[in-house]
Amino acid sequence: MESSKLLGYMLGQTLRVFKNQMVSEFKEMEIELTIEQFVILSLLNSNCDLIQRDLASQLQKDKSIIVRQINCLLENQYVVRLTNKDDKRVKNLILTKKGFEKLNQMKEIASEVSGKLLTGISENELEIFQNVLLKIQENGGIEEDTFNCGFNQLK
Amino acid sequence: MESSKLLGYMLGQTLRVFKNQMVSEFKEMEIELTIEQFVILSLLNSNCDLIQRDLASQLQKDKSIIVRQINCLLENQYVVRLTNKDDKRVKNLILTKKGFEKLNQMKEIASEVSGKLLTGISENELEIFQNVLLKIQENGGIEEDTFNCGFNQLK
DNA sequence: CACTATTAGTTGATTCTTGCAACCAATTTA
DNA sequence: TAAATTGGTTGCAAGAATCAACTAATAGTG
Repeated sequence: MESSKLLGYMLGQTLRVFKNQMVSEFKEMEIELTIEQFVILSLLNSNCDLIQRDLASQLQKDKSIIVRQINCLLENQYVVRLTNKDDKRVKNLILTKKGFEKLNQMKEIASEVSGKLLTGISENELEIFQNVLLKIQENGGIEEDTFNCGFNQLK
Repeated sequence: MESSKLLGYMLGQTLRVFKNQMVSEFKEMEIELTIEQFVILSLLNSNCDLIQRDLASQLQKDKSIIVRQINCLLENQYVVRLTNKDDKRVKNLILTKKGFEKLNQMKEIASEVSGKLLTGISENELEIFQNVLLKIQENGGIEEDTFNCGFNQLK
């Protein structure tokens, strides 16, 4: 029970560790994308039906932020934005070859960092860890569907 | 193994859930402090020897950010900043009565939110979950001492 | 069909946060 | 005593986030 008071702090510290490692790896490999942009590319790659609205709701950010992030990815030719034929309001987002390659490079780094940070943790512990994270998100009211969507995409 | 790729994303999403809940609770209770400021007050309360340098290293932020956070807490009289007698470079940070009361109020909220988010998770699972978080931080190079310090303080 | 509401996306203004470098004053080290 | 280090502070610029207003397209309603 006492540990419950620490939840946010523990999560925050741990995420910070992960992010810091990723940022320094990105810097070393001269990758000029941010972690958030990496996440966006990951999501787009695993589900090309995702539109900006979906990204906003999954990442729980304002839609204007997503627009600007995509603009940035666009300028650097990692992604293409096309108006949907059936509904001219929506824009489809497609990774370019360059974007795909960069994504794979970043995934590689993420995998290494995760591997490093998870050394000494058993499969079983990892499984429980992951389930607790999922459970917290469920309890927090993130709809199963939306979340599982993101979850599967990143595998 | 496949799950390792998700680590950062999972942590990020989960932390977001927690933060959102806290922010909306804070808003509801008309608490005008941020989560970060709450954490700083917690740390200061449990170890009054902590100075700005320590806060910066524990929270892994630039010292300038800490100065400004403290300035803000100062303006609202949650904290007092005093020059240390033995070493005039050092500033000691002491919670005011107002700060202490506000801290308790926020701790109450944090406890409720954590409790809500952790429902349906067994003691055993929680223990493993916590250990994995600690392990990740260790693997990430956060020194045991520094970290345990923060950990214990928040109990 | 026409009117209204809703939706996806975009833009602008504004604020908040962050990171970096320069800097001061006090203290250590050599 | 001179040089280096340390804790703290400030200024500035870049990035991220918020909010409101707005367009264009579509959906819903009578």
